[in-house]
Amino acid sequence: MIKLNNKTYTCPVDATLGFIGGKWKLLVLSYLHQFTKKSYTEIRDNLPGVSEKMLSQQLKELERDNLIEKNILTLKPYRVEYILSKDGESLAPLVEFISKWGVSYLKKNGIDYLKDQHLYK
Amino acid sequence: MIKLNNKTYTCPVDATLGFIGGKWKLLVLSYLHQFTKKSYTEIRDNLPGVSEKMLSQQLKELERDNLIEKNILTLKPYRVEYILSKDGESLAPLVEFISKWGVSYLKKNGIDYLKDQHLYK
DNA sequence: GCAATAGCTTACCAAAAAGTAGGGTTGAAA
DNA sequence: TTTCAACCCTACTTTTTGGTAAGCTATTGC
Repeated sequence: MIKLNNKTYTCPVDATLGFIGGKWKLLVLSYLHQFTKKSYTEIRDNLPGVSEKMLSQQLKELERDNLIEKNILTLKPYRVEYILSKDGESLAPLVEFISKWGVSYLKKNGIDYLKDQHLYK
Repeated sequence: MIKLNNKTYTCPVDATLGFIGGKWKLLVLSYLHQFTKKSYTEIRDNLPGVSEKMLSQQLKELERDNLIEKNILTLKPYRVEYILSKDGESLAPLVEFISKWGVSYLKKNGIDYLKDQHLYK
């Protein structure tokens, strides 16, 4: 068993899953991968069904694990932006693969996501 | 929202996660990716901490989703082998990426998995 | 002045995922 | 003939995860 930060993993795959598992994490990473920098509200509105609680939780964990960074733009009206960190960017091939694999899988099942994307909003 | 098999997904990434999410699935796929064909017991013994319940559940789902195949070798003494299906094999780049990313991440944290692999059994 | 928007947090509750413990068949080995 | 190993399944409980709803600060727009 591999021990890291009070958690145990059976192998490197298991360890990686510890960071990118979680219902919304890859979706957030994917979104930031596409659009570079986004505010809290933009991320929220792009993830249909996410609750405020879940979102801020996941954002915090992603930040803690150094996959994203949070820039505080202004304090007086409190405004922020989230961007991928270097480690987060290193996951780009993963995010892209998962997305493409999904598109391909959906296509096999009669759903042309790229073409009909506007329908799935 | 994308609808498929009575489940809804927000995007292709979400859909993919529906198949490879779950605590043990990528670990099973990773193991089969490394060793091509394996029996139930071999898989079980390679996943420290997995319960029989979890294992058979995940194997069933992977089979249902056409990511692995189960060959019944003999019936009288009931013996089987599990192998990756074509769709399962198409996930190879994913599995490898996740593994390498994990190794690299661990290394940054002072754990040389490849070198010390024998210690983590 | 009052509502609305951004950006959260917290308490509480429900649902889903995972763990525990046991059972059960078949057949080969001791 | 007792035991062991492969290959599971099922009922029950616990843990984890996720959802709901409310609240809080601060600023901008009407």
